[in-house]
Order: sequence, then C-alpha cells, then structure tokens
Amino acid sequence: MHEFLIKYIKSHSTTLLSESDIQLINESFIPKKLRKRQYFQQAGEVCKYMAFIVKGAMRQYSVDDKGAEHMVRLSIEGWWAGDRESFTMLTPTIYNIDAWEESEVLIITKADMNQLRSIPAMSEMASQLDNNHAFALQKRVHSSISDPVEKRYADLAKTYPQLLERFPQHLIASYLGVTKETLSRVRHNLIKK
Amino acid sequence: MHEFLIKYIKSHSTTLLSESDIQLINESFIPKKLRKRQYFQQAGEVCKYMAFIVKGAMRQYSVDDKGAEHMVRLSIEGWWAGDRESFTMLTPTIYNIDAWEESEVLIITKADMNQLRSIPAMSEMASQLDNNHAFALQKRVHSSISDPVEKRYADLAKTYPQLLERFPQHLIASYLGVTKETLSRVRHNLIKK
DNA sequence: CGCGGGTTTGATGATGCTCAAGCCCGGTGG
DNA sequence: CCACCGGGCTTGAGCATCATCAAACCCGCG
Repeated sequence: MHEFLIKYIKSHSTTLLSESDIQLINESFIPKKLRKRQYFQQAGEVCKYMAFIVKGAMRQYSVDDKGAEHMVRLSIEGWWAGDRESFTMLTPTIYNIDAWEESEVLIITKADMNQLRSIPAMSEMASQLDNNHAFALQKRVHSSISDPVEKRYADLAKTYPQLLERFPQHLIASYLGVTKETLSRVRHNLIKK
Repeated sequence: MHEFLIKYIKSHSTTLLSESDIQLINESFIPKKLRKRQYFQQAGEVCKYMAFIVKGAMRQYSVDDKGAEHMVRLSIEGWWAGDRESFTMLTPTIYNIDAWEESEVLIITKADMNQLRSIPAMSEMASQLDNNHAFALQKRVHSSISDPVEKRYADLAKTYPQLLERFPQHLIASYLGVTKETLSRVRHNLIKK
C-alpha cells in the first residue's frame, strides 16, 4: 500500500529517504478505502486530511443552488485529493470530494504533514507539488479566458488522456465549464477533421 | 523605496527581522522604474526577476495569433509581478508583462530569492504568498466554470475594487474572458438593479 | 479644434444552453 | 432468454448569451 507513495516521493525529490524516514512516512499516512460515491469531504466541513490516491478515481466539485455540479478537479492514482485552502486555513470548504470509482487512499493530517517537513525529500516534494499545482491552475485560467471549448478539450485530451478514459463525458464537460450536450457536439466536430 | 517592502514582509510573517536581515533584503531587491507601457518581460524570454510593485500598475497577458490580448493578471502596488512558472523553471514565458501606469518596482533574481530563504520571515512570507496565490487561482477557475459573467464581475468589484479604479474596462473585460462590449452591457444591467 | 483612447449602442451571426426525445449498452430479474 | 431499466451519450429545435463589426459618443489634452 505505502510502496507506491514511497516510490512517488522518491521520484519527486533529489535527496534520499532513510529507513527511519520511511518509517515515519508509513506511520503518518493512514490507509483508507472508499466505496463508489463515498464522500471523502463534504461542503461545509473543514478538510482534515489530504489524500494520496493509490488506486481509483476521485472528483472535487461544488453544487450550486440549482443542484448542478461543477467539477473543479478530477484525480486518479498517483494524484492528490483534498481542498488545499480548507486544509491549510482550517476554514470550511465549499467543495464535495467523493470517490467516482472504488478507491484506496492514504490520508494524512495537517499536523502529521508538518512533522514530515523535517524530511528533506518530503519538503522538496511538497514544494514541487505546490509549484506544479499553481502552474496547472494558471494554465487553466489562461485557457478559460483565451481558448474556445474545442481547443480546451483537445488540450485536455492531449495533456491528460487518462482522465478521458476514467471519467464519463458529462464530468469532463463540467470540468471544462460546458454542458454535456455541447461537449458531445464539440467532439463530433473534432472527429470530422 | 524599500520601506514599503519591509513593512509588507512584516505584515506577512510572524517572526521578526533583524537589522542584518533588513540589510540583506535591501541589497537583494533592486529598484527599477518603468515607464507607461514599458515591458518588464516579453513572451519568449525567461523571467529572470520577480517584481514587488511599490507604486504603479502592471498587467500580465498573452497575445494570440489574431493579435488579441488576454489578461491573466492585473496587479498594483503591494502586489507582485512576474511569471512564476518561467521564473522557477527557467523556461521561456508565454506572457508579456508591462507597466500600465508609470511604476516603481523592486526586482530580485531567483538566486537572491533563494538566499533570502534563510530569513525565517521571508520564507514564511513566501509560503503564505504561494498559498494565497493558489487559493485565488482556484477560485478563479471555479468561478470561470460555474458563474455567469454578471456574478464574476460583481465578485471582482467586491473583492478587488482597486482594480476597477486603476484599469480601464476593456482590460477588466479581458481579465474576465469577455469582450469590452459584453462587459459594458453587463454593467448596464447591474446598475438597473 | 481635432485627435486618441475609452466606452457605449445597435444590428447581425455564431455559439452554447435548455428541454425533450431517442439511442446504446450492460445489468437485473422474471 | 428476453423484457426492462438506468446511466451515459447523442440529436434536434428553439432560445439566450456573447462575439463581431460598425458607428457614435465622451472627454482630456496638445
């Protein structure tokens, strides 16, 4: 269970992990299984854990007053789940996070996360992740104001083809900010070329 | 010139600054004046400096193949300018950054920035900024996929009223991802209520 | 006075949304 | 084995929203 995480940390850092480091990491990350559709966090709660996804697929989304869901994030194994803002600021989150597929995750509290900062590889990984996260968000903002849906979908298909395989199209549509009907037609047009 | 920055750092950290800290900071941040419309960075270059804006207003934007500009960021005094991705990864940026008003900034290289990490208040401030930046981007992504233009504009007006006073509406429109005509009509509608 | 940048207004067309219906397919139960 | 069902995807018609293009307006400034 934890081996995947350890491998992940190694691949995202340049320094080595000692046996005691690995020990500490194993103790800090607690395994948890989630059934299909099981909530990991619900809107209104404070996000107490970050989850490293070992297996499965999860989604983070808000629900508006008309009951419509808006996907802000779709993640699969090797990615993280949890609302960063709520987690670090201890404020209630506005997002639901649930398992789209049956999933296995490793969860960690903020306190334990802070503990782990003493491990160089961990803090290195964390800052690298923060960076990548920020870069990805920046790109998404940029494409949302400058690219038409067609291009946004094509980019997504190129950058994260795994997501298209794991999530149904109406979730991808929501992630892109359009309705499922529009995405269906966009795809139809793309195929013709 | 540097006093504003020092005050800023203090207000974004909990630890104190020694005289030598302040000394080091003053040496690392180099003052620079920018005329109206002067480039701070151009697309294609590597972003060599981060700029803390002491006075003035700057914008970060891309230019598409039709020559249209897309504002990804608008900043005024007390904020930062510079493409994070290019700055940290040393890759060429796709954004132009220029001064909308005549501006005074304090610029710092990546190497000097790393030096300053040894100062607790600085690293604390940096991580706080990274967080706030990520939170703001997350919100912008969320609103771009879930809110109509009307609400996005109203939120902007409420959260950052300074921006509306400092930048003309066609830049605000671009920032929101709509044309100036649409924003003009949106405003017209909002006033009627 | 004339000019330039910014904003507004109007007409027209493209794009995306809503609502409604139908299709496809895998799963369930008779 | 077949009928039925539900979730997901597609298709179509009508409507709302937004972009585009063009013109006019407003105002500060040389």
